[in-house]
Amino acid sequence: MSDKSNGKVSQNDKKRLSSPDVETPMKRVKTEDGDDSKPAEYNKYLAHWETGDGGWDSKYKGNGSGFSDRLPKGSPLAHFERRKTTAKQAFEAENGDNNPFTGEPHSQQYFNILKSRRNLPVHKQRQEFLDLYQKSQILVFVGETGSGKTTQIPQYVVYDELPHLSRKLVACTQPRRVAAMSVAQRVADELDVTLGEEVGYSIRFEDKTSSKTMLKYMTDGMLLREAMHDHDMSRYSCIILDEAHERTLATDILMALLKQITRRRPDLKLIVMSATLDAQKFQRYFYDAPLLAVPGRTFPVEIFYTPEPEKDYVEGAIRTVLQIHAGEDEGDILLFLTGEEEIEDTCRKISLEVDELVRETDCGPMTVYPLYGTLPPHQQQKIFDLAPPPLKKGGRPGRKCIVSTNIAETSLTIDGIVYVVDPGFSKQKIYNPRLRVESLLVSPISKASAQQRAGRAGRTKPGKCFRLYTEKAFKEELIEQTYPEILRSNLANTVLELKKLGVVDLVHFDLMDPPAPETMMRALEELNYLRCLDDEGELTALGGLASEFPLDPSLAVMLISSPEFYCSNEMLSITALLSVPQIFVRPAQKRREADEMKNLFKHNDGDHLTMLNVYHAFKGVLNRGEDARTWCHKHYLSFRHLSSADNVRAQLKRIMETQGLRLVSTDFNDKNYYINIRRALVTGFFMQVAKKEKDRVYRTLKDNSQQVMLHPSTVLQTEYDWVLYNEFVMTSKHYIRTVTGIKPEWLLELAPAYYDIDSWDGQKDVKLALKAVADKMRRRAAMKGGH
DNA sequence: GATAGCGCT
Repeated sequence: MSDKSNGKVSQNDKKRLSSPDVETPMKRVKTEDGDDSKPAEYNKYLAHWETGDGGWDSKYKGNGSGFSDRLPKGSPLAHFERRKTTAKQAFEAENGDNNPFTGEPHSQQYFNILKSRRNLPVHKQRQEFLDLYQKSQILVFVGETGSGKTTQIPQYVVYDELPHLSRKLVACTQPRRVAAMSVAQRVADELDVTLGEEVGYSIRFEDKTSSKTMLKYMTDGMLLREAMHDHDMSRYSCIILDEAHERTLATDILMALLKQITRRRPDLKLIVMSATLDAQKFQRYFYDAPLLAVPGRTFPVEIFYTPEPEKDYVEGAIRTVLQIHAGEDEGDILLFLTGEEEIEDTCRKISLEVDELVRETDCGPMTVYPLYGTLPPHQQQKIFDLAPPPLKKGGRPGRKCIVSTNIAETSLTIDGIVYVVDPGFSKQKIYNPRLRVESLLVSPISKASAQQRAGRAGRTKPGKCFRLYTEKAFKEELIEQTYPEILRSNLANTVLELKKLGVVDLVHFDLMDPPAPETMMRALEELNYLRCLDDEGELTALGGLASEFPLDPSLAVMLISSPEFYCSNEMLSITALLSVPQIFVRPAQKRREADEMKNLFKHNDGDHLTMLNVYHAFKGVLNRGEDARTWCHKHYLSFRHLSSADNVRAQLKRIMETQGLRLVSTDFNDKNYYINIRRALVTGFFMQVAKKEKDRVYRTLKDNSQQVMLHPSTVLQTEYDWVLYNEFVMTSKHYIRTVTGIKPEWLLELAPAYYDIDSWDGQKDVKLALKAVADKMRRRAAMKGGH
């Protein structure tokens, strides 16, 4: 709020970054590159400034405000010139008996790993990398799978950035938490340091860094969060955006932000790492930055197309898997499908067919595993089990077949896959700004995606990929790249973030792929109704507060308003429950039992309150020290998702406290206990309201009013004329899911701007109904006033 | 009367 960006690192930041117990020379000196705006700590001639005090520690100590500027005695790095080092210097420093950063003797494991690191393709180009890195502020780096870029490049940077001199960190972003964690661990091992000390990671719910940390792996979303309070990213001397080709929302915003920041901060370096051949697009975007390409280490994959288009891709996929199993050499199979149900179904069918094949021919055995994101982790782990052995000695070898969603395209790597079956579809998010609805649609994949899938067959030896579409279709019908997420999303949250990031002119904010103006308009409009932006489009106090929460604006506004309704404790729980996957479990075979159990928690006013009942019961079980896992299982509830809601709730609660928002409840015996909660729901969801037309059929109000059905999962009976919903689901029909009954008076009272009757542009009968409600309210007020 | 791809704060 006060940290308006002025294009310079503030004096406060500099103080914070320098060591408090050492007087740092802050006088400005002319440096070689002619930039005289930097303090003396950048001057290479002062690099050894503190080496004469005789106070060397064998291990440098953190000082609580940025890592120490001290190097261990005899460290070869003492003679390095920042951003002027060579691969040879680094090579020799790495060969030393002692760790140049900690002074500790190197372990045997270190030297073993060092040997394998030097076999990575990227190692040969270390000097070439340094040459480009040193002469350019921005660098685009293309490395295919197996090049070692994610682990090696950040280390090369550290050896050249010399964080003890810059007193700034090197950051490397990842789209996924697991990647940030596992790569950080690997690199800590490679550098022979303890994870969380010199090398750390930072993800939601876990900050494993310390004052010693010089290299930090983090999720892209985490860096974006940090930037909200440090618009210049002044803690970092170099930022590496990894997996940029995935084009996540956060990466796209970070790219645009960093494109601006690098102009304000000439000392900040940026490396954009990508795996595709689409690198020219990144180069062009970043002012024709130099490009370095490193070959990967994969095996060739032979591609086969079907001669004719497939009528039914699932059936074609099953047939292909069986043909591979019957006729091809040893090696595991990976089949890409689109969703949980399709995958479970297909797994069953393949298993049955294989049983028959084994009975009738000399085929080996085959185990089939499903794989998708909502599968519990221990079941996901099963895909790494070895293929089954031959049925009898000397028989044909067994194999495993994994039937997976897109999760196996990027997030999970399975070694040993030799055959990939690619029907060419995946579920993709689509945003319809006219209806303000995000939905999932089975759509053809892109060429880049098809290549990525094929590549999964060549990780351990040459493989084969069977594409269930024609070569002509591949060439002429598939788009080059999947549309980036920013073009397929509701941008309300993104626009709020950008405002908080200090982006004033959204129209000219230089995104790599600017979204449709209509989508932008919708987001601004939504934020204005939520009072996060004022009529001039400026961030309001409420908007600033809302951006502090890792939530959609409607949920954040609801939570912030809840103390006024004396129910912030309850709204914390409801918000958390709405932020995690479905807590109700409904196995295909036991639907009736599951529904019966759900009824135990049923609240007549709707699903939000029913979920709250579940959460309270869950907490009761935890507090009594009972076995919550068993309790959940018995009640057809997801222990994992309820625990995760509990975790989210704790985080939201901390933010409430630091923002000075009161945590209050209405007395449970007060008749307003549930009314207060339902009224608080309206403050965030007044735009997601439907009015009853006939039994179980409702109609949404504004925004291309749609006829909708209550989702069959709702506990709500039909007594409510007005309902509020959390989600609009477009499948075979239009459904509203997670629904709670409300009173129309609350709409007029709590969202007067949106429910302004005179300017009403929605359904006429809704307008009349609202008018009648308004008249009734006026009469009531007049009567009250009359007494 | 039921159709949640993946991921992030």
